[in-house]
Amino acid sequence: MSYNFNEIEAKWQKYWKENQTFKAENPQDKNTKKNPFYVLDMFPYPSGAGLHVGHPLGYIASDIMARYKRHKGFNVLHPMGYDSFGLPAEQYAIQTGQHPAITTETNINRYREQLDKIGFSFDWSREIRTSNPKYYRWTQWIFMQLFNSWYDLKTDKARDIKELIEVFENRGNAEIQAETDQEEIFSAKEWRNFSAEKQQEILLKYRLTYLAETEVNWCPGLGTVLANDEIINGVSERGGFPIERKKMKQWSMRITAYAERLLKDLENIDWTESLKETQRNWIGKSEGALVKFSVLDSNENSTHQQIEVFTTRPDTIFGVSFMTLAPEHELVSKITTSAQKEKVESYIKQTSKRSERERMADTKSISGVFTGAYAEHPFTKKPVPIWIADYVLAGYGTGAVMAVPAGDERDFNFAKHFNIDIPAIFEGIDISEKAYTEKDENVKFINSDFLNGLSHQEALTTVLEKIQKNNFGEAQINYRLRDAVFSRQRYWGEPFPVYYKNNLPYLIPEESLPLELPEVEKYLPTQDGQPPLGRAEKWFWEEKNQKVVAVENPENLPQGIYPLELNTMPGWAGSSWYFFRYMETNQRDEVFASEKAMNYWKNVDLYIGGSEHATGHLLYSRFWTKFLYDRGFSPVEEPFKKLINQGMILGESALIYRSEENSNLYISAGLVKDKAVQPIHVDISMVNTANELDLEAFKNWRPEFKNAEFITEKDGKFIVGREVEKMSKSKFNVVNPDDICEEYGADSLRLYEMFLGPLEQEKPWSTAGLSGVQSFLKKLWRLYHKADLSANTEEFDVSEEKASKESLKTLHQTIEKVTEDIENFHLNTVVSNLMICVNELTKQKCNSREVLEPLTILIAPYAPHIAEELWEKLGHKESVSKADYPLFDEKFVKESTKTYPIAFNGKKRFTLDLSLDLSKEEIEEIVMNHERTKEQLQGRKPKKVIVVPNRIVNIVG
RNA sequence: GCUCGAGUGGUGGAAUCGGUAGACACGUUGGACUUAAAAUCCAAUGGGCAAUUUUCGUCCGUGCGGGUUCAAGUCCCGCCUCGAGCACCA
Repeated sequence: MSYNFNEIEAKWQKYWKENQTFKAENPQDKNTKKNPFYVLDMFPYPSGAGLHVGHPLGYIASDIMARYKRHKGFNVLHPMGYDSFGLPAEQYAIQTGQHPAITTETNINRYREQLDKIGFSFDWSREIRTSNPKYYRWTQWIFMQLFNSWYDLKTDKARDIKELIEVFENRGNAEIQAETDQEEIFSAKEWRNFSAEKQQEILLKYRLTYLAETEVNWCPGLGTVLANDEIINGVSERGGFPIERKKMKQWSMRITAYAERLLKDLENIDWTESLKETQRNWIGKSEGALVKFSVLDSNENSTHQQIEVFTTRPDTIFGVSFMTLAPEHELVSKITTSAQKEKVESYIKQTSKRSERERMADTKSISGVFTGAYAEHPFTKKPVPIWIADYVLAGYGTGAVMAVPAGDERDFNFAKHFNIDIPAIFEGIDISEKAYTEKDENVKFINSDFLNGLSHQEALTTVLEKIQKNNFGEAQINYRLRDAVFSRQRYWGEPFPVYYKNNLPYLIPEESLPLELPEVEKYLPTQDGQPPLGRAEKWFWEEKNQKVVAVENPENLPQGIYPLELNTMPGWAGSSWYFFRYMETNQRDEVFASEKAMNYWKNVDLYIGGSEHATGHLLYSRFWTKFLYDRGFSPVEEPFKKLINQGMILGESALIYRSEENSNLYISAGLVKDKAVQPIHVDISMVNTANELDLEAFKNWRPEFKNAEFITEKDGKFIVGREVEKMSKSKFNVVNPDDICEEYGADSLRLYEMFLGPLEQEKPWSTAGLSGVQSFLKKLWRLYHKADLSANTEEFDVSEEKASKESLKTLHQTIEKVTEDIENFHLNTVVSNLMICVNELTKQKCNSREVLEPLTILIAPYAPHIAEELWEKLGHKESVSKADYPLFDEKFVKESTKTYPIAFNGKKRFTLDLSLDLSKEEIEEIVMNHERTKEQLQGRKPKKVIVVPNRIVNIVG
């Protein structure tokens, strides 16, 4: 019997399933003494296309870590689930009328089948699906907690809203420092006299999730609102539809309250620098000052308005020669003089028509209008003209800037364009051509009153002091991060546990969770533009009996029955906390994850997934975890201790070249040269590893190729061109893991995907390279078997005799290297070292159990099926995954010799074989007494001798 | 424009503490076995020169130009190219 991977893999996948081999132990059930290790993959959205070979890359890496840690004696939590709410299932439902739940179920089953074939060690007893009511009841529950919380800036954490109400009742809101939109101050007495509705309105401004009329990114193509991270270059990430700004009443998450903590805590987690940088950019902290400018009252307007500006360079305040407001700024209409009114209004109209995208694309042209109004410079008291211009964004800072043409490029260009003053404020800097934006400490200020002669840092401190002392403003920190819009006009998402009474939102009671998605007859928005849930008949709340009821005529609601929220939650709701749910083994309804389990598992030790979630899922998860921590529901403040982004596996497309002169003529790649041709993608399954196209298969592929003619190479072969690009159906370059498992085996696939290169890196898939890892597995198999040539079979043949010292050395060196590489996450070099080991043992004709048993364990994380089979043949009753990882034996490794290069002044002259056992001094002695050394030195004395252990002896003379 | 990565044979990539490049694999070439093929095994494989009087010859080589060091793919300075993130953010 030779290495029959198909049979072996099916056998062990069945065994693992039946024996629940990879079930994690629970702290509450067993009081396990093992240390916990939590390895997690980003759970997939089960799309209809199924998996291609790129998808399992991260799963293979995490599976290797999970299996390795099990050998190391850890209690490993390695779960898997599905992020099963989402747009594609809904769009399919709109087209076909099929319920998204059915599509989702089908896709999940397909995914599971594909995943099983690769032999992952997931604990499937903990599987979760975000679209399952048993799961999303807790997503709704977390929403409720957010609704019932406010952010206290004094203690810098989220607190129960009840505590806020208590303060309001006793002392009003004057002393409260909170993240809020509430500006007016009220006393305790006033609060108590407010109507219940008014109180609710005020509380909504403090809640961590709140309802607000906000300008949102409306995507007409998708019929929904999108969060900032779902927009790339002004179009929707999904589908590439244009985005419009639109005012809508939406749920928002007050993530801005956590901006500073999200930024600061990046220092404490083991993520890649680039990913941290992405999040830092996204949070976009900038330190500066808020400065107030009074608007000078003209005869017609005497309203004593103030304009607040945010600036990072208050030190340049004496260079201000004008101010600019965003066209949307609320003061614009109030301050514009009648003479300028017409111009200003037409400019506002013109800019509002331009879409976000146009505005972004067109950063070159300078436009703006003078309002006719002037503000007073806080220090010089001189009048400063106020302009409006669309280079100032309403959404950032205060939507107004103090323009310093000498120190800011845009202000400079604007001033040049409209012939506004450019006061010089930097000593010795020529500002006739461009602004000076650097912060050189050697450049002193001039024409700046009390800042004259100071450098940037000195001026900054001085001016901030003065601004605060004179009450002109205050130091302020601004973030680019916006509150996250949490409403989607969709069907296939979590319903909000919210109903509306007098247009104010109220939570349904916790006992009524889950609030399940109602049935609708169609998944499209309603005629009057309401979300799909507006079609549901049974979607009203009966307050008295606390239950969902159907209403026939929504126009005329009976007493005590209220409409439920029609929006659903966005895709990131369910994925922002799922890592906690896996900890709760029995998926009980009473708790989202038990305290004991959470305290035991803590946070995810290793999280693997794509970097495309950097500003979405990975930020929101951190936000929710911090919130849950604040409210005492989570023992940890960060969800993912270590995070690794796996790179994409690219496909290798095949291209054939069609002659432009004769559209039925195809030219082999080697003969194209400078002929006029058009490249066409062809299915890679018709091309062999030598890039040769199967002409018959091609002719039968599509009717239009039926009578194709070919110009072939001299040997009659037709060669295709190759290009490396993303795997996609339209490029016919998708490689299916099922096919690879069938042809080469799952173990080969696993080894190969790791061997391909560093996990984090983008790399092209090449099926040709698989033969290398497959022949490694065959060699491994042969190490344990004796071939019977006459019968053409192989017989298990492992000797009970002691292994040779040489073989033990090979083994222990390999253990050392492999262990170190796995610990440092160099999963690709592990494969190389295993290959070297097997090659050497083959040469040494080693078949001793003493060596082969530990070797089997070493290989098990990478190639679990063959390892199980060999482990069983070695006479073990239990799975190899229960075996202890072998320890490396220093003794054997030390005894081995090493070739030392002997160098003179850094130049290699000869080499010596020396034992690793020797000390530095001993090596030095041997080398100095060696003939060749004396020959080189010719009687001279060397200055020094450098012995680098295990590496080199360098004689400096 | 700012920020963060990366650049090594024909190819994927090793070298992760500065230690004397190219591990491992693919591909290619040659050989063994075979009637043949597949499979398997062995050998060669960065470039040049020298040479087959012998294997431990020699020079050049890690994007480019400098520097530090006995020693640089690795550290420092200045560029070039590619990728990613942010981007009219005041």
